[in-house]
Amino acid sequence: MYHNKIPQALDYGVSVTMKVIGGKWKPCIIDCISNGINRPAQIQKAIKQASLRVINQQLSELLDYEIVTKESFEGYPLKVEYTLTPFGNTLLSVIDAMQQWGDAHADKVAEIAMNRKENVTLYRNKT
Amino acid sequence: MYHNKIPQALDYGVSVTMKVIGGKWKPCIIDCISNGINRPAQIQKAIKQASLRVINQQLSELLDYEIVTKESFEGYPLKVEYTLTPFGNTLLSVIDAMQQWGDAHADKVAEIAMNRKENVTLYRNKT
DNA sequence: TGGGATAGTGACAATATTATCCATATGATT
DNA sequence: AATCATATGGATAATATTGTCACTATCCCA
Repeated sequence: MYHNKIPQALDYGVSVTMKVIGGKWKPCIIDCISNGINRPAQIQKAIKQASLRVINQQLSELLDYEIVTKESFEGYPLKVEYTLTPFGNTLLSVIDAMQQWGDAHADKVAEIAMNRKENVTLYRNKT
Repeated sequence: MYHNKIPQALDYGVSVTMKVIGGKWKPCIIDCISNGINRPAQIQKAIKQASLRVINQQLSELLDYEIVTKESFEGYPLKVEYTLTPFGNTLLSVIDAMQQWGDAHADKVAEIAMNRKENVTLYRNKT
């Protein structure tokens, strides 16, 4: 596992939250699991842009931080289910606030990003 | 300016929000400005861990995304003030939600981070 | 026998972000 | 004349994060 060289300060609430959900796919994964998409392969189908490897990496961190629990079922075919813990559930309102703001302002942000000639793909083409 | 090679998808609300406030110091800077700490040098004093250079970089992005406005005053000594736009103000509730969650769970997150032997500095030492 | 589905991981490459160093400019202060 | 404060930005180094490839393992299906 990679170890930071520069210490991360957890002296500010936002930093603490970012420590937990700051990964590129973590909010998305939490979102999936809260909606009953709880097997790695299913999650990967829901987030096609992320590879299974990356999803596993992020899941294992969410597991460490006790945001999700993992249940492995015996036998084949292999079956594993991730579920939100009560602690993980407390994150939903935060993610929801972020989700709502982003949805509400996606057009504007996308337009600015385009003007900056950033390499973004839009959720839809403006007409 | 750096240009992404891999396109960033803005097809998910959280991604849009992260695009705007995802920088390491941006929420903190927005926090400062909303509390009347609105000159670069002042902000730097409030966030000693970040250099003035970095703060300026993040400010210029916040400016591009119309989260803040910038007012330059004539004459010397130089004086510049950044202020939240109405658009920027709409972010405060999001940042506040993140702040509250982080504050509420800082102890637990810090403990887990320590168990993982991550390189973190705690907001206080547990007794 | 040759895939394909399932889940998982080590090693490393690629990319992205942040930090550092140095430079400009101007006037006041020591 | 040197230093400091103010604000800003180029160039590059350092760091951190994410993605890719290859591999293990087991069973089912064609």
